Amino acid sequence: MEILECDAAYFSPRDVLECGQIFRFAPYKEGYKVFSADRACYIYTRANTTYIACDDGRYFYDFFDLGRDYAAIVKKAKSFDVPLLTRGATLGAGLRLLNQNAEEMIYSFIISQNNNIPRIKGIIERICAALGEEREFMGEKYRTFPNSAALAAAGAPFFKQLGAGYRDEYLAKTSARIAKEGIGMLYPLPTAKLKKELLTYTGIGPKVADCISLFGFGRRESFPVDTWIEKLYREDFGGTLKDRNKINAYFCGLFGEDAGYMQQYLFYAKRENM
DNA sequence: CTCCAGGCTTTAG
DNA sequence: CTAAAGCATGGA
Repeated sequence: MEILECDAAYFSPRDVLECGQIFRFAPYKEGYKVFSADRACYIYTRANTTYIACDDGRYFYDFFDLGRDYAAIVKKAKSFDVPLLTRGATLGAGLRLLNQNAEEMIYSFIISQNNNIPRIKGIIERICAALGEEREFMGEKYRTFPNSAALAAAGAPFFKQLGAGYRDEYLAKTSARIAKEGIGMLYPLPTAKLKKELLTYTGIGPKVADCISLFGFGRRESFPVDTWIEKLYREDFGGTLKDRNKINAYFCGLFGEDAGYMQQYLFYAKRENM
């Protein structure tokens, strides 16, 4: 077992996990167990340090974005002098953007459309329980996120029966395509082309493509526009545009290469008062 | 009962 | 091209 460390001021397990970028985690002892693809780790905070206990330090160093200077990102967020963003970067300084498995992001965010987080988590959990491979971590069994071949073999009725609703066909079609083609050709694409290509998969629209790009391909210039962003765009930026693609272009132009981080702070701040 | 959730596809104009 | 209807499900 390896232990990685990070300044807790810039790594709050609760904030990182509950901000909607990841759906597979569970409270455990002093913190959480976190699952990604076929791996697991245990994260917890003691005093001023957040610890990551895992069997594969290299994987989780990248996964938790530990090479990134978050003090600089928080500082940049505050420099825009937008009250909501400053508030998000202050209260949510412990946020981090994860570098997750691309295929897991594709299926997870197809499920996320027009859906709520507790239900999204439940659907993904049932998919893993039924199709994932059994593994063990810290004396407890868990299941991996299934590969595309296993998902494709399950088919639409399986997803429907799990409660995926009308997204059943999206999952079936996209997993069949990826099982056949793979997604290796996507990694080298520049971000604009990556998004364009992701839009050709059934069930992936602009918002889902941006989430996959941001969380699954490490493209920090991506800025997903969902109902919350649309709301804060109107209420906190005085925006009047209705088209989500145009709202996306507005924020990308405003924030540039770190748009994804700003999006997380804004999303965090807006959801705080629910 | 209606409304909404980290929207997308299909169809109509 | 843009606008709106339809879509499963479960909780508030």
